[in-house]
Amino acid sequence: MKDHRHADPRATLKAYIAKHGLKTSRQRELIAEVFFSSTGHLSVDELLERVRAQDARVGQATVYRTMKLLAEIGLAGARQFGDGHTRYEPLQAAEHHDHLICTSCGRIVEFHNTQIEELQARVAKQHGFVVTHHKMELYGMCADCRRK
Amino acid sequence: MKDHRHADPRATLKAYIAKHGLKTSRQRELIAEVFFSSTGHLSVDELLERVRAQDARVGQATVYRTMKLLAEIGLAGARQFGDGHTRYEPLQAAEHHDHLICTSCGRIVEFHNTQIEELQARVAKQHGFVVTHHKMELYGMCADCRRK
DNA sequence: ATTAGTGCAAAAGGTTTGCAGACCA
DNA sequence: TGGTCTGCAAACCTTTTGCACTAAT
Repeated sequence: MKDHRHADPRATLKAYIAKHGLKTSRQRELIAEVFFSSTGHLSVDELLERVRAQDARVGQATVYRTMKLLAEIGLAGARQFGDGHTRYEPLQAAEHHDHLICTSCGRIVEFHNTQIEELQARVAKQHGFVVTHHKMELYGMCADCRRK
Repeated sequence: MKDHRHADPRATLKAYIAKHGLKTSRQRELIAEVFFSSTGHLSVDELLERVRAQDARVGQATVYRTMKLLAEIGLAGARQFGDGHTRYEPLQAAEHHDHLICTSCGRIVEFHNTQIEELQARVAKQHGFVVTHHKMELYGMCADCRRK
């Protein structure tokens, strides 16, 4: 069963393309489809790999351009965890979440905490800010790595 | 009056250098001094500029190498706010803090909130993690920009 | 003396861009 | 048909690295 709390990003993309006089293309649709149906935090290379599994002729630049487009539209969020690769994750399709990152094995766990977000809004307000979005990353060691 | 809640990072650096058979150098001391006496979030180029104001012969690579060393020691923290430049900020000299970033004018405000950190630790524990450090950035609009 | 550090310039690695041709509306 | 999109390769930019030389211990 699909989650319909939010609009289908595919439809949002189509609407944006129509509204801005852009055009759809085989590659763009494939990249978007692979991206939207993925979980997690894909680098461009990882995404390209999955895309090429279905169509080997897709170029790297097209993936970069498509992800930039999706990020502009707000359908993809860029993240930099410090390994030198920009990673993208679907935004609209899922609840907002933050990240727990194991500095030993690199595992990434997502979480979401409403209390923290309330506090964030409060802190921001104290400084005169209205927050539109945030990024929070907790770095540490996961249970598995600690066991060793 | 100086703040002595934490050890002087200059002393920490000296100790590390001695312990690891490294050597001090005019450039390294200058870069560290400029960095430790700065506030905020300096890119390597900004740092280089300030360093060269005092000694024009310092090379860019030396700044990169020195900041990498300081980051290893734990005296500098790397931050990426998405403009393509890694920024460093002094760690030990100040209380830990997070960032409020105005997406309109780029202003960066620091803050610190103990309640949030307690919640972070709790959330991490639920996932089996022990947190060593974290990064939290709140993006939004500051009061000045909202007024316009 | 020995060994680490420096400056320069080249290399590396990720991302962007110019261009000619392909493709969608 | 006209304008957008694509793939390729070159260009770009930040950061890293090799090397010969300088300097600290």
